[in-house]
Amino acid sequence: MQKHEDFFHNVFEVVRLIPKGRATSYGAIAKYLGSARSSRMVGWAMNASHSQKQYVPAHRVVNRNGELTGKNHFPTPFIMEELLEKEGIKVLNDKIVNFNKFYWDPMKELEL
DNA sequence: TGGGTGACCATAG
DNA sequence: ACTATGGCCACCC
Repeated sequence: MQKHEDFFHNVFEVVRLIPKGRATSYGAIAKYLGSARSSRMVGWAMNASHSQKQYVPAHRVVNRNGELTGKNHFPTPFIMEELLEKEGIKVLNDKIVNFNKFYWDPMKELEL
């Protein structure tokens, strides 16, 4: 009960650090947090992000291929794409164009 | 106790 | 580009 809440909190914290106009992957966050827990849990955390008081830019988290696999978990399926486009990230066929150009790796950017 | 399910990932073919 | 596996671990029967 309490254990996973800590994990969730850490995930939310990292996601909040993602700059506007950038994006990262579930696996990158899991790895940054120690990889003791799988990237599936990051997705699980995103599932709970809607009930957070603080704003969590979940739309900046995609899978390793830059695909918007979480779009169906937003209020409407097109919100995620809209938010990304609004930040200057182009999306085509539910996939970020030039993902590596926008990729934000917490391991490197947060330099730990 | 155990099986099924994920907003995943790496690897192999 | 695709499928198939195995690993991952919290959650829900």
